[in-house]
Amino acid sequence: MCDDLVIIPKATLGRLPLYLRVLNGLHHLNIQFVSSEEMAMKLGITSSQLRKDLSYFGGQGIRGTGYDVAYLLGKIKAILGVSQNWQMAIVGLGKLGTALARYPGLQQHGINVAALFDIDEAKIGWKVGELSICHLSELTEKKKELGLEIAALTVPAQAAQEVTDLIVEAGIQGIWNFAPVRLETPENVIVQYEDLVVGVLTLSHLLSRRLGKMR
Amino acid sequence: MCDDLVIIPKATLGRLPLYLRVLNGLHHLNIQFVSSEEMAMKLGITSSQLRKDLSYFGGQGIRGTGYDVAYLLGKIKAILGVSQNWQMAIVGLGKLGTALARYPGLQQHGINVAALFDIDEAKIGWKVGELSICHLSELTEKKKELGLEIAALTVPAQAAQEVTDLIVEAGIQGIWNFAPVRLETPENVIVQYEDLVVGVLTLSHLLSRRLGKMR
DNA sequence: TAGATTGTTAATCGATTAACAATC
DNA sequence: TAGATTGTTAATCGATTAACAATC
Repeated sequence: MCDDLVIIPKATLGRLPLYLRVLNGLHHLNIQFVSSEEMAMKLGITSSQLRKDLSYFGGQGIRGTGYDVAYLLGKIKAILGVSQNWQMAIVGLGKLGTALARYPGLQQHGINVAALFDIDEAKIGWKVGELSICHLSELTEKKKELGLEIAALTVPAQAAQEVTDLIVEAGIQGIWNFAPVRLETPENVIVQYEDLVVGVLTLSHLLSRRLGKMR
Repeated sequence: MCDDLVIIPKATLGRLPLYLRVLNGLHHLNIQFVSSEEMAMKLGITSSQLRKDLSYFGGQGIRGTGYDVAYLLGKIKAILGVSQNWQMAIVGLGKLGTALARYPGLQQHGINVAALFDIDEAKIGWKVGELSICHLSELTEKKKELGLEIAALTVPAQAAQEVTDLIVEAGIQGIWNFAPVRLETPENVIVQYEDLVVGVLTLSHLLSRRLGKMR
């Protein structure tokens, strides 16, 4: 409960999910030890950086041998909160919300899609996988019932702030926001922005450099 | 064709899409000038950072007045390659691929979804919006026909490398990869990784700190 | 002119990397 | 012991910020 409170640089934190993935892969192959060099190669980073990152939370490598895959995996899972189970609501069951509801990566990382909400009367009661879509007005009630702690926000941009207010009111403290707008929230609420356009615009920038402006 | 070749720091580049969004908003409201202070507030950054960022490509602000919204918009669009039109293929028409095909943000930023591919025979010929799903074997042909330059890769992780090889072979140089694996590609191919799990794990980390490990 | 706001400097902060002593 | 690989240091690099002269 304590060593988790060491301050880990943001840049390092951003890489931990990638480390987690590689370690998971190695673990499934029943590999016990991995050197920083090997792992860094798979990740396309330097081994120096990897060792430095791991040093922030006591990677516990063995000189001459490498790191214990299972141990490191557990450590990183703990830091990322993956070892806990989080109950997540999806708010807005358009194409994106539906895709998210079925995304297997979530369950694999301890995120349990536990409830679905929309305001479109036509959608209420429909099933996505095992779950029925509820009306957004039931959010507070379901929050208490299911212990919802994360809400994925997949509504149109115009509705995002209004829906956010309801999510906050229901007492949910983590919002995973897919709407391309900045949300106003109280300090105690954490918003993670997920903006697909940023990725593709970065790509288009790099391409336009590479290919030249005239084509 | 030249001033685009100024070197813009990566960190700055990553913020340009956000600037673009805010400027678009202002432009739609018919606002002509905006100060760095105002804009920075909307973005949740410092005005210093914004001015510094804009200075890399000659923001051309007017002292005492601010920046010309329309001018700045055009400038940033040019840098991001948004002012061109890109033809994009979506490879893998699962839930995520389908959601992407219908995502309005793409068209709005100069990315035109021009072709859909899958290998599942059952899906071939189905329509998503205006477009029919083609078999992946037609990729090279369609690439030439439509001038495809970007491929969004939304296939399962196990298939990702194999499909990537086909994309590269077809001569497509930009890959927007949603599969949670590192892709091996020749140097002339640009891969942009889009990993949803990173976002939600960051959130779960922050939450587990906030809420404490025991609940 | 007076007020406002830019563009830029210089200081600070944070992240990356190479290198190597420590040690399994 | 010899070989391998870590953990950490110190140098370097890049990003952010405050401050203010320049100027509209």
